Amino acid sequence: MHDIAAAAGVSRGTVSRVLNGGYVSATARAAIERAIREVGYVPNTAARNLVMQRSQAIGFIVLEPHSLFLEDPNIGGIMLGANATLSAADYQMVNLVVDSERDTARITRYLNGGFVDGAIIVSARSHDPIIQVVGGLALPSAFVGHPRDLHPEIPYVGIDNLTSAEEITRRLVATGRRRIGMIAAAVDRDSGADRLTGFRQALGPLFDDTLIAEVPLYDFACGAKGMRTLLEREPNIDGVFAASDAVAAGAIEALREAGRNVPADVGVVGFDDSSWATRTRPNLSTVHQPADDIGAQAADMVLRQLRGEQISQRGVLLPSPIVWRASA
Amino acid sequence: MHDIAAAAGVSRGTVSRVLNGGYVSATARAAIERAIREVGYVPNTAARNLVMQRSQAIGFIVLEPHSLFLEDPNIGGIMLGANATLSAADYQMVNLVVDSERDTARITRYLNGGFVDGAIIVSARSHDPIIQVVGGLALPSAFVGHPRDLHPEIPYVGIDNLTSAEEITRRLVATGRRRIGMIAAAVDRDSGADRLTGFRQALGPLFDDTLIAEVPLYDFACGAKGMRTLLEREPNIDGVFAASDAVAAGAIEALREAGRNVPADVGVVGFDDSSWATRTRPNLSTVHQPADDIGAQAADMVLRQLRGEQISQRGVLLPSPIVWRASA
DNA sequence: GTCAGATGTGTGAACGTGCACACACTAGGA
DNA sequence: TCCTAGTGTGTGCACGTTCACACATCTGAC
Repeated sequence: MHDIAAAAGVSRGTVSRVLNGGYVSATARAAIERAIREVGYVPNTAARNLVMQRSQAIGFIVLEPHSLFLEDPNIGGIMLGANATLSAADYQMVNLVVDSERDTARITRYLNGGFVDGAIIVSARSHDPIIQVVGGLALPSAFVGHPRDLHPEIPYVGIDNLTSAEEITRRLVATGRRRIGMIAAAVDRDSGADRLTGFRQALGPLFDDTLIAEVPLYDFACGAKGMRTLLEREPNIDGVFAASDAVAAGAIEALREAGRNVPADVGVVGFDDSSWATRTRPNLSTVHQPADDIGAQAADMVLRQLRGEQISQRGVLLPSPIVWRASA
Repeated sequence: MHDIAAAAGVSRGTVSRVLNGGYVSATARAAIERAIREVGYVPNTAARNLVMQRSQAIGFIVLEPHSLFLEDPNIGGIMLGANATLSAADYQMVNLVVDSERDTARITRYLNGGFVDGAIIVSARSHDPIIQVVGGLALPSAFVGHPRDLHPEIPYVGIDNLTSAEEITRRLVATGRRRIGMIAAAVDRDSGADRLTGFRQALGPLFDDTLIAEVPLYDFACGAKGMRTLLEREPNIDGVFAASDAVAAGAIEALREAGRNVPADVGVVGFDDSSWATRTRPNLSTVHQPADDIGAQAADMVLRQLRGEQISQRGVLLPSPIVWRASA
């Protein structure tokens, strides 16, 4: 900066003003801009961050096992959406996958160190220690999904899992199925719990507790395992609501192995409308989740807090329409 | 830092020395460490980076469409492996997905701005403009994969795609297949081209040019499309080498639709040994690619250059053994 | 008793920026 | 002529570190 001030025949202060706004004469501005182009000057981030007391980075914290991070196209979509919004605002996204205890310690240190100006938190559960750290630091942040029972001052963006689960279940019932089960994944998270509640409410008197197979993760292997459990408990099962598309894909595989035809013998519906949905045969009927938008809006919420805006609403629920294909 | 120097009754210089090494008496060290704990001091990265003239960040540059980044578990595995090594060395990994022209411009600016001290470059092709930028900047970096015709001074880490493709093709031939085709993906990249060459060499006189279906991407949809093309051209096809596991999964789906049994009618082999391999029925025979290790070693190469070490070897090829399951 | 070397410690400058303040010039009104 | 408000510019300090250098103390050998 000193160099280009000299080249343009002005002082550092004037250069700083053309960069950040303020009174500058047209001639001085022109000379400085020319010098910047000629020298190929780029401002030094470290120096700027130092004096501005910020890092110009936002943490993207995923509270999931590494394996799921790889397997779930939904998380990837949210990440890409958030990244696009953030980089347009000249913020850098920093990925933080929290799996083990060691990760927790490292990330806590990272968060405390002022390495990020804000955070987007995916897949939070009430008891996660990271949540306490973020809350305690009063770091501008946003949840993806909405854990109801903690930190009401942190806004969320997500979809209405409960209502969408109700809707698709009703739609499944409308195809004439009567023995309908659910492979419920991740019920320790709000999304998983809501999908289960929606299913139960939509079924009403048709609901049967023995037709719920609980599995830990939203993945293919859990889906296959859950389906086998269900078939064992009730060979006459004719409908299945899988808690995610990956789970549904696993379920379809298990059904095929058991010699059942989808959708003739058993109707299957999923959730997410991820790339899994068009990968299975038949293609999945599912609930569309606008992953890209969710990521973008979460990023936007953090950016607005950073700009000092007051976030009035507690959270945003994006529309999640049903996409009906051939699996039910 | 000034605060804890005061608390411990020493000067800033001494505190810096306990942090970074140097002559410090045992009593001073003890007092300072106690003060650090009590105050909860964390060094300021911006200030440190400013004086050290570095950013303590490494770019992880993926030259692929966003969609593939989501779908390919291999890239995810490499990323996680690199991230683990980098964060152990207190470097932050910064994800940069280059898809559009706009991305290229933004990332070029980013690289020039000194935001990263090094780069790991995945899926490079000769003509990528990003490669020119990295080469011109003499940024410590490493390729994942080995584009032969450019920047010999940048080391690479990968596997021997050619030899592994030869081996698994020979193994497929040994099961008695005679009309063997290949779904060749991404032949504009070194990995894709090498797998095709290996296939051709292993087949020798059995090789038939009409049994090659070229598809653009290593993904499920391309696999299904390629298999349909192959079946159309040669209904009596009895063996298929798919360029990746995702491609193989798509191929198996297309074969099932066409009423062919795997492996009875058609033997299928893949490449990667990603989570796709145990997701198909039957499970895939494939080439194991140590994604985690590849990422870790690439990160290590960059780290070593940063430490000023001379990288003697031009590149590293990791072992990629065949994993034989049920699909052929 | 002096000197050299090893072992510690304090101080000032520098890294590259933003910001507050002081200052200079101009135009217009009293 | 003087004052004021608006417009433009230069200067010094601060941000929180690292590093080189100067300095202090101690030990042992001559």
